[in-house]
Amino acid sequence: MIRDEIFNLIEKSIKILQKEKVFPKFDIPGIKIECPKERVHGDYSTNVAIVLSKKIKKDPMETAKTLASRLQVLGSGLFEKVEVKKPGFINFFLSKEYLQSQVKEILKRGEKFGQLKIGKNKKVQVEFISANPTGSLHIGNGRGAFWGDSLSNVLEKAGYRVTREYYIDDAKNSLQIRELGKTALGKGRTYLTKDLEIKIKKLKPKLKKITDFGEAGHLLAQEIQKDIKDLIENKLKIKFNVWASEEKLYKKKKIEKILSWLKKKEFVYQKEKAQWIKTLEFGDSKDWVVVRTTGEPTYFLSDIAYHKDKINGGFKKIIDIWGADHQAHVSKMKAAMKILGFKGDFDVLITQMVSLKKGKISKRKGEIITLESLVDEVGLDAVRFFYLVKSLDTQMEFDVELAKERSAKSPVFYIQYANARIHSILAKSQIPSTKFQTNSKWGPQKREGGGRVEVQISNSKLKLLTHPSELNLIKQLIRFPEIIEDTAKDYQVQRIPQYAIDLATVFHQFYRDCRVLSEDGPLTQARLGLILATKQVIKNTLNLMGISAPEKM
RNA sequence: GCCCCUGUAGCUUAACGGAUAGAGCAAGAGUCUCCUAAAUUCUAGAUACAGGUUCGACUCCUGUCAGGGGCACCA
Repeated sequence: MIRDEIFNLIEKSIKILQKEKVFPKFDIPGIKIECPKERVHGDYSTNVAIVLSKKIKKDPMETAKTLASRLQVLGSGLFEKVEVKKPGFINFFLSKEYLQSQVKEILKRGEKFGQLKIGKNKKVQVEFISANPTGSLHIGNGRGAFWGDSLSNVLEKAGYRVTREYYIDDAKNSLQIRELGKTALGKGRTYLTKDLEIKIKKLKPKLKKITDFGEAGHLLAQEIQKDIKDLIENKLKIKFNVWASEEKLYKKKKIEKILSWLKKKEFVYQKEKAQWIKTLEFGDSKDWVVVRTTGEPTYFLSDIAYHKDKINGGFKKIIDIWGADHQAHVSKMKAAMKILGFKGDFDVLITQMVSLKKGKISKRKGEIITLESLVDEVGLDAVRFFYLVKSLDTQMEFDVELAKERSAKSPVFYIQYANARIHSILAKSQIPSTKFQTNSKWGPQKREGGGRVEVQISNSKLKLLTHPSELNLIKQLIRFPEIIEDTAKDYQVQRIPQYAIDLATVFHQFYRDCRVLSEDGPLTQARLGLILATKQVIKNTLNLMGISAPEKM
């Protein structure tokens, strides 16, 4: 990554300047390197000089100039120029040579382009959706679903070992399952929908022999869960590694075990005939009941047992994605994780609510809108994109009409169209497209029979890529690994679709300005190399989001 | 009453404390003898309000106003 290279150069320069006693001794502060919004400010810029000048009590501009002249020398070949601007920014302009060489790098790495090692192969668990097995997934669940899936993809790309996990609240003695059981046995109407009525009818023979609400509810919940699993795997195309069950935690006595451990360590006490956990001492606003007066454990206790299981799984990072209605649960669980002595990262992401902007999607009045009907209506690619493009922290209004649009109006098609254009050029170039897809090796390739033209991209040909639109495209391509790094660190997945749009934009501009197939043989080859690299990065980006890259549109 | 999230252009929204707040839709004006015009170029338009911290604030802090969610021996 160029950003890392610049970082190293800055560090090196500072050390040299300290040795020469131009700078006094100090620890190098956190350096920030970013892509400026304004192109006139360079391809990358840093504020080190401003930060440094405080430490060494010098004019930031002067510090910047001293540093910049050193960087210019050290980074020769990498930069076309290094500039100092106003308050003390140092701006870097990448050299053509460096950019041209990156096309080769991207093609070399192929699908692996963007694969980082910052995760150091550490185990991460991402738990998401975990909807109650009492009905279908609704549009709110979609947020956690696609966000969790894409975040997992990003973390994998960053070099973590990711486990995707779904937790099923199917415990027989939980109140919701008993409520469901009442409904199953015709003694209540909670959760009742037309869909559920059909399921209950199907289960009639089995239900006849059951009198216990918990048993009946569990049976029905299993049926519901089958549908949910089918939907997730086949329609939403999300593959979970683990489907955890609350009921199993009870069966394996894990709830009992954790309770006795908590008691032994005196984290649990008796008050008003119930048992409370001392979450107040660990950062929450109050203590909570873990065993009711009736002697039954609460959901919180089983959740603690569940998280104990996660810790035992050896995860260094545990991420839970919950809906807005679980917001109060965050501080409870964080306190519980401290009680359990978890030393890794525990992050809880809360998804704000989802509503529909407009559209005729609700076919039956009064029923909640299911995620399935939304996918049917809009298509998976568009659904995934629209869920991902918004920050989790804001409430989301799903624009059904825009998402359904198969035209320039929809950003999804805008991105896919860029890919289709590339394929169209490749098709016209008479080179079999499969060759480009499978062959990621660098260098002149053997000629196939039939006298077909082949791409033989060499450094000398890449030097022909000098048009501003070409260089601009390359600059955008090489940002991909940075996007992965940033997103793996701050979980702001909306950066990915945003990047995809930017990438498509610069490609469309390139397409306008530079004709790929021309009489100029070497230039044609160089540009074919560039669009191959672009195709690869678009593909890699879409893969992160789980969106397809059709060849024709 | 307390806690969490959010107030950015007519609409949907973006912006690790950075430079002239970036897109898309909608509105107006251009661009196809040329690899898909499903594209592209230009025009107009925004940080709820009041303070504070900082060389520098949409971003951090305080207060006000507005919207959503949560404050169970439900999950």
